[in-house]
Amino acid sequence: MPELPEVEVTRQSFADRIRGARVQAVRLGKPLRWPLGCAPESLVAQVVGEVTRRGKYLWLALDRGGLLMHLGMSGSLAFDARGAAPGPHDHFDLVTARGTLRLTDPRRFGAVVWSPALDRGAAAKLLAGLGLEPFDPAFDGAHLHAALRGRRVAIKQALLGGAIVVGAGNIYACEALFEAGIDPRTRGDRVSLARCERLAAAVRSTLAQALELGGSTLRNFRDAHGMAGEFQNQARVYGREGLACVRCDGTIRRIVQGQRATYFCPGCQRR
DNA sequence: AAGTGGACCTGCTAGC
DNA sequence: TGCTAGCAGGTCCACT
Repeated sequence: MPELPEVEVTRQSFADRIRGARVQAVRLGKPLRWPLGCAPESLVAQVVGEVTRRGKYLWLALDRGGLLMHLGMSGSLAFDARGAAPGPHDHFDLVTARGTLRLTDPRRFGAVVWSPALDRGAAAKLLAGLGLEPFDPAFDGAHLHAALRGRRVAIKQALLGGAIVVGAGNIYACEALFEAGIDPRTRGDRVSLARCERLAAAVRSTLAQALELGGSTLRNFRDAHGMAGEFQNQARVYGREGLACVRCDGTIRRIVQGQRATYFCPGCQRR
């Protein structure tokens, strides 16, 4: 579900409000992707520090370590002053004096994992191998081009993989490739430097625009204030199979790559 | 090493 | 109306 914009919008919606709050209780629902990795009671009395993001992961700093959180495909976080009774899909509550941070995740691909530090233990393991942040100045056409050397996988899958650049999931990878005019089936090592430059710029501009619009709300994404995003109304290829291309009036196609749907315009996206 | 496919889990929708 | 197959924003892991 949530790609970088949704995760970042979520982070921004509660980071300032939760900072400095002391943990009073922890409540667990059904198991998530991984076990918490510590006794829930050990979090009590710790004070929440900064909330930061790396790729699609959020790091909630605490006194003696922190929680690495991921929203998976269907997760969302809410931070409410008064926590309502948990529903069947509410699987993690961090109760503080300022309110309760609650992870709701029907499919339970999400995770909340304790780690002694961002660069140690479970967090280090999960974050190892992540590519550059898309807004890191080091992420440019040259970096992308170099990282694609020897990579025979389709450019769409290379983007989704997250080992080169993080943050673009299925929606934004499709949108960025459309923006850059590149056929998603193109082999990674066949994308020229010039086109890598266009693509790097497209990844950044697509994610930046989604961020401004509060992310995408396909099913039920909400930030921690309960606000929906608007980007889905701006999508030019994602979910538009059979509709006319906004640029060339051709027909948007849907194909499957790596068991994921890819949407593109055969007219304006070239190999 | 890189590429591929399966796995995790639930809810919704299109189609019969 | 009711059932079923297929699909969904992610990413880890085992295997070739």
